Amino acid sequence: MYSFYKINFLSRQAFLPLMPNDIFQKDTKAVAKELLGMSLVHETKEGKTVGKIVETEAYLQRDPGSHSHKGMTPRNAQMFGKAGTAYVYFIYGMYHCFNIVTNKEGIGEAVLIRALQPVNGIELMKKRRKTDDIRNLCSGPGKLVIAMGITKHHNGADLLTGTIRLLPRKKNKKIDIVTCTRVGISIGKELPYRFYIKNNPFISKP
DNA sequence: CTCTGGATTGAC
DNA sequence: TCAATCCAGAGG
Repeated sequence: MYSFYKINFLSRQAFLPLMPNDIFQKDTKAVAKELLGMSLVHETKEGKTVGKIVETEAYLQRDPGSHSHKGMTPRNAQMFGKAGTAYVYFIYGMYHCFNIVTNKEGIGEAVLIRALQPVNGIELMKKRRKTDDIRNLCSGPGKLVIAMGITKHHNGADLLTGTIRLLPRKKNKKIDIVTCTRVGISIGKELPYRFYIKNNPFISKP
């Protein structure tokens, strides 16, 4: 009886309206911090995977490190789209990165999701990632995209209505946030736009 | 058309 | 430290 209730509650949770749909239409650095502790959910034919967001980076307008910095191009167009949609791009010839578009339409800002703490569907994540090391499943932007079954076809997907969703974190639970510089970029690397949950062992690098 | 380098990862 | 692997974007 208890387990039925629990399963029912968890499955219902994924379909609840998560938050007002203007939650992402504001200061991107603030959104990057608010996303920490929220869960990313993806339902596929293979099964459902859930991970808690533990590391993010903000990419802003007039930010030399951002794809959108020099204006709209075919590749970065989604960054200028509706807040709360996915911006997925291909990088280094073999990986994809998953971002959440933020701020008002036409601005060109987004939050890169850099690491998740695996919560549900861990066996499926292991299968997709071809490793059994739980700390290695989602500890990097390219890794979590594979573990969650995200592809380039999710570029533009609406996270409030699609198969990829977000769950709010427990409101009363306080999170210790570390702010530092971004990873893997050469221009704009001095800007403190990377955020992660302090002491969390699932981030991409300390 | 050619050339360059990247919001990465994993092997050496 | 470096190769894998490919395409967007810039320049001719």
